[in-house]
Amino acid sequence: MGIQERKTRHKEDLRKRILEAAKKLFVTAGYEATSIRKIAKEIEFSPTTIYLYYKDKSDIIYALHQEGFQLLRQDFQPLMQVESPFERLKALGRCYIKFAFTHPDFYELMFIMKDPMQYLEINCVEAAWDEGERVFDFLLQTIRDCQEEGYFKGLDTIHVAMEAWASVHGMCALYVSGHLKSMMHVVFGDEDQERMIESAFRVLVHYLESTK
Amino acid sequence: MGIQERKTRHKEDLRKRILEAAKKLFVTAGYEATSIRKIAKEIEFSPTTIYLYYKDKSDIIYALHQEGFQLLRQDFQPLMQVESPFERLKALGRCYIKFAFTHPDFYELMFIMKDPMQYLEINCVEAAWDEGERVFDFLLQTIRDCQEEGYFKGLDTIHVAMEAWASVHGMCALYVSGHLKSMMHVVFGDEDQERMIESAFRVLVHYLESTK
DNA sequence: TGTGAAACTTAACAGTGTTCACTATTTTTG
DNA sequence: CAAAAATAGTGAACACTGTTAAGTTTCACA
Repeated sequence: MGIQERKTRHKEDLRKRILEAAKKLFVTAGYEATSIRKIAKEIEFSPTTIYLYYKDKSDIIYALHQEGFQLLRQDFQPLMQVESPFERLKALGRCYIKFAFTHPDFYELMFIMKDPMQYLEINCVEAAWDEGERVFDFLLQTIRDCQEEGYFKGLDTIHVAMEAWASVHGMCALYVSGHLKSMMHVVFGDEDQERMIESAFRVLVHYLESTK
Repeated sequence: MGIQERKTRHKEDLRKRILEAAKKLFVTAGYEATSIRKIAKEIEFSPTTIYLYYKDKSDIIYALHQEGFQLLRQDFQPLMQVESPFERLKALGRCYIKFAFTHPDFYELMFIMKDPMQYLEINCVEAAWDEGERVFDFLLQTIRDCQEEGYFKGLDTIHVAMEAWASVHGMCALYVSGHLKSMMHVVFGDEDQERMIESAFRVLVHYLESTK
């Protein structure tokens, strides 16, 4: 069935083009600007057509959410080769922070916005958030490796991982939301935000180091 | 006439009643449900009337943001009396987390949403975010007191404070956004979220303690 | 009582997500 | 080959949203 095949390919193509348009709007103009109608205009189709390829807006948002995790995994790829577990752990943290600074919109979509998590809860009760799982598993394994070298003695792996993630996520979230900026305007001179987070991260690393 | 009665009852403090209505909708039905039109319906006035008392929606949102900080300061009040600085620091963290769990909507408004920060940037370039400043100052002073007792040796006060805030905020943010829930569904059995955060917090406290 | 200001509302604009009913076009089938 | 059926796409509408310009009502004071 060559014709069938071509048709389904065309259909897959349009689905992809919708996501591409959504992504373009998202990265250039932010979440607010990414409306069904604007996506439709971008691909020169009627807004209703989009509903033939995606269930609703949250469906598209979740697809973007997954694109973000693909980006993050690409950034993480090289870190797999770092031999020393503790160096790998530090690099992981730095890489995570850098991602948040480089793609703040994606970071917000992936780790801050409620919508994608709600989408998961509603649409697939079982196979929940494997994107998050994969990233967290990498963190878990790295911490386990650190423990084999004597770090985090007497501490539970999962709780250490949770604390580490929360620390770094906290910094990134405060940056992305603008709270760090408002804060620094007041408390600190004009040392820029990235340097502030670097310093906070160094404090964290100091804590982690001294568990050995 | 019910309308006449309504008009003579509260005429001057309509501004306050608008905020009360907004707060009621906000705490009972969340941010999404807090629209100008619904607030208007709540106080039995036309939507346009609200614009005579508040510049725009972000003006109301920011007023709610401030209400939230009033609540948080009330919770913090008793902690001022804790003598031991390190005990005070721990209590501060626990109290902060408890606030996020008790008032997740307010927490989101205060520490996660961009809108109130944008409002500050636009409307008062100078006197930025004194609410945040006051809370952070309390944290800073507590850490300084800890340092006088030998904690956090060789670490910068502000960077330690930043790291501590980020850690605890990270936990709260992951809870409020639902990411913690989705995560735990996968990684961990069904230890509930609050216990997970408690454990992560204990890890943090362990780090802090071992700086002495 | 007349007037001007203040308080408030109506109607509208421009935007949002979403659905229903409809029209072409293409494919399948009797 | 023509009729029926499935497919792809659309226009108009619904029910919302924040916001504003213009108009009306109310009321104190000269």
